[in-house]
Amino acid sequence: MKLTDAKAQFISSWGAFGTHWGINRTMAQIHALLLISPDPITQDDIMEQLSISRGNVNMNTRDLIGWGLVDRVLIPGERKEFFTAEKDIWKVATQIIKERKKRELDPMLKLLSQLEQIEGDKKDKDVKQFVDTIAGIRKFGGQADKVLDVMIKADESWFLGSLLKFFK
Amino acid sequence: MKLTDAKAQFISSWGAFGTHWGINRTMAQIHALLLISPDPITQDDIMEQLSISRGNVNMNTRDLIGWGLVDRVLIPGERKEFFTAEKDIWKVATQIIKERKKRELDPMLKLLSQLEQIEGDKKDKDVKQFVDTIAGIRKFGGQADKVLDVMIKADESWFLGSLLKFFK
DNA sequence: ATATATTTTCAATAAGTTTTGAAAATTCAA
DNA sequence: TTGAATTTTCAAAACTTATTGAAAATATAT
Repeated sequence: MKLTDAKAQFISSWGAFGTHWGINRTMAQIHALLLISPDPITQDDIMEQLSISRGNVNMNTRDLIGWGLVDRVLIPGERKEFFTAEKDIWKVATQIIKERKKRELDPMLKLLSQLEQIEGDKKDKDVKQFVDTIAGIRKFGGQADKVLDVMIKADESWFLGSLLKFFK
Repeated sequence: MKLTDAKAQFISSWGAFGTHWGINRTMAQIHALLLISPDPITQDDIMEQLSISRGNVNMNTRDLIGWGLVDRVLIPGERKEFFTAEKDIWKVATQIIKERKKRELDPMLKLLSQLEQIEGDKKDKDVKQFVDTIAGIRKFGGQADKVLDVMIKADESWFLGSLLKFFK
């Protein structure tokens, strides 16, 4: 397979993959393109390579910057802005985990602890099932939260190394 | 807070939460409703409680069954079919992980190993960055794959117990 | 200051996804 | 069988989300 084809396939698959993970197709495609670009590239490069409009590139690069996955780079002597992506996949993964935890898991856990404080007779079948379900999810979520925190703070070699040794 | 309000809020939030995780809103809402229902319920119950059409319930319960999260239950003497959800959150989580691994991670890893076999001069900057990126993702994905496999096979108390002790 | 290059915004539109509802298919009892 | 109850299907409609493109804003060089 030639580089050009391989690139196209990677970008397309990474885009499809992203949609399963709460990231939109184009945003994931731009991220893919930046991941395989050795040097920073411009809005126009992205527009051209992915055949998308300027506005689209602008909005999605901004989101990627918000996720902490992409940086704006100023190149001396160049008028245009350049973009570059973090290439270390461990850092990419921990960054995504950190953001999603903040945006999704933490608010959900907060809500669950409120819902557990329901009034009503614990002997009632419906009340009991509700409280038990909420408590179960909250307990599980709380534990996941702790593990993810360790992971976010950890260094890749330490984390995966220990984990794999542990599970062998 | 009253049970009725708490239920409504849980269903609505679980639905919104689901959309971030590749599961559609209604499917997640039906799942939430089943999680807090102590006994199996019918299509009509779901239609009524969530104010959605019969076709919608039918399609989404089918999907939930496909994910292994919901079962059809036959109640002797009843003509209608009943539905019930797995209540143990650890089992729910491992089942989701198992399915998503099969549907998303495994195909992605397969593709990546193909893309690594690219023709071209390794000294070329573009080729090098491409190969390095793919290799990095593949390595990371492969390790995640192993950890998830252990998790899927493990028992909750063993898994989380060990993990938390380990990370303390 | 002015002209030019570049980026940002956002209303309109396009594309994609979910939902409905009624017709077709299936199941089951008599 | 027949017919009533129930489930399934799927084209059309409703809704949601993503994309465009041109105008406005901003930045930079002369």
